[in-house]
Amino acid sequence: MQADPLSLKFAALADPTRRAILARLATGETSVMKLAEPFDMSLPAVSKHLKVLEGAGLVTRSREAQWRPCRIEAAALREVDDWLEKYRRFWEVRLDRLEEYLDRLQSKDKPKTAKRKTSKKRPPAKK
Amino acid sequence: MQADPLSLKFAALADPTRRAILARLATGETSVMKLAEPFDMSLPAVSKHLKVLEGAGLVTRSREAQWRPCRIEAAALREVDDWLEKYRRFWEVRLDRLEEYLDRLQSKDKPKTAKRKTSKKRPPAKK
DNA sequence: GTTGTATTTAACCTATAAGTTAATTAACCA
DNA sequence: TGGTTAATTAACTTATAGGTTAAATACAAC
Repeated sequence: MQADPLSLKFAALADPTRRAILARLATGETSVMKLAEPFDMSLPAVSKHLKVLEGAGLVTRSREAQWRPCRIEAAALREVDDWLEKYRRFWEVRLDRLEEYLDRLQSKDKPKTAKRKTSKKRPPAKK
Repeated sequence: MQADPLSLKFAALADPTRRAILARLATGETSVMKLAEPFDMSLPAVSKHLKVLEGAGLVTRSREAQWRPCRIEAAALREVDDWLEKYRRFWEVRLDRLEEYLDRLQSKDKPKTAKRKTSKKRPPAKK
């Protein structure tokens, strides 16, 4: 595996089991056993996945008796988001054009379509 | 490698050479030779990287005489962005809190200390 | 100290990622 | 036709990802 942090993150995210673990952790801290439960694989396998996530900075672990509760470090995903930022224009521009197009349609067409879905484009960084 | 499209994308992005190729392609279509130029690796190696990117839907190729110009398909990154969306609140919320905290510091503290390093650990024991 | 529970480490297997060099395909050029 | 350029395919090597089972560690409870 590559040494650079961004590659480590992308690689960690390239496995569906690990993404499922993150999704689970997004709902709160939990133990390795609990995390492993939904998967059809051994405990050591899950332990390894956690180690990969930890190595990428996406998960941290604490101690509590014989448990090692895992916590998501989702803020580490910001680096991924920042990388994406450079490419976002490629699809957002297109989306804007689509919106313009839809707006045009709407203004000269039947008002019936008034409830169209709004774009998910992110709001500008706050403040 | 996994079969699911999202895993394919993350895996494709987990390599610095491939990210560099994408960065290059973001400036415009170009040939395999031109793409390979900056790298200290054989042409077949670059060709393989392109195949991985193509398999992930991030690059497409056309034909033009003996060249096969590569084009970025950055819109495919939208799937990655959508996945990130579910976790964005984790760091955006924290950022908001940090901002609040800094605002509080600034309004009730001497402005002189404005530049001191702030601990991200936890907000102010109320004093 | 012994037993039970949670988790990791060790040793191993198999598949595949990432690179190499050499051969092949495909198109252009003279 | 044969030569040159661009790119891919083939065959191979090496390292590592991702899984296994069995043994070891860490702590709790008795």
